[in-house]
Amino acid sequence: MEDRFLQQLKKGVLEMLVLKLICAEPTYGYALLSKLKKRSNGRFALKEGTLYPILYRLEDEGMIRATWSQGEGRTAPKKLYEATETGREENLRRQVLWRDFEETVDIFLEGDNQR
Amino acid sequence: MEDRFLQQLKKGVLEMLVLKLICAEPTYGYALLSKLKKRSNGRFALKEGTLYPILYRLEDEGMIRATWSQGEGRTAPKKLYEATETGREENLRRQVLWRDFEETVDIFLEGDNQR
DNA sequence: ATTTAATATTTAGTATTGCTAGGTGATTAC
DNA sequence: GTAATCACCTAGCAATACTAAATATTAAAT
Repeated sequence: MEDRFLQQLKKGVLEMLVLKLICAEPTYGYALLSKLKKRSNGRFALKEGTLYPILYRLEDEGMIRATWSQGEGRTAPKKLYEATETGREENLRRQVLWRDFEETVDIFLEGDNQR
Repeated sequence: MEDRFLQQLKKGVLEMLVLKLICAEPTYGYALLSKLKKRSNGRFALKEGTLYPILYRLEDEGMIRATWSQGEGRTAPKKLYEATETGREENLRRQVLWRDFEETVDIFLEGDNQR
């Protein structure tokens, strides 16, 4: 990767975003790659090796559910992910935690922080 | 820890904050614990086992410099950390990266995110 | 005086998660 | 028919916050 600092910042956040995207609308794993890349202006350009483990974790924890689906005029099935009720609740919880986290961090970055 | 998600969010951020605090004013390692806890309203209540490795990393990378110092009326010396020029530059760089990262994440969390 | 708490530093080991770097096969474009 | 894209999978590595100790000094409490 290009930057160790940025790599660390992503921890937890990528999973949050993936869950959020799936909550917004059922999606294929692969399609998430382009969504993340496009909407982040290339900042979150994940490889499959980053994304799929995230999906399996979310599935194992019951946040999302996968169904093999036959795309129209396509022999090879694709895996469609959709959020469970647990996933939706967790999605909201994480967004609240993220907002609060963000604000807390910004306290330290504001002003000259004497004392 | 209480929450795996929050634990992951801290990755990278804690080191950034510690560097920032040392840049703002030379500080003892132990004193950073109370600063972080107080200014974050208890959200960043680190244990020593979290803080000291951060300090050693920053020192190894030349971001901060430590000097054993005799506190007034105190026989036991304490380690005073201060930022190097490299550290100050890296501090600024990380703040810019953090701001940009924050904004990028918030793009995903705003609105209902259809499409 | 003795115990307790707080200051101050250190270290070993674990868990989590994003990363690289591959692999398979189906579909579309040239 | 070759290359590029779509779509999924996996093993192993790197980085960092965590727990859970240990040591020693100083200040406060009994």
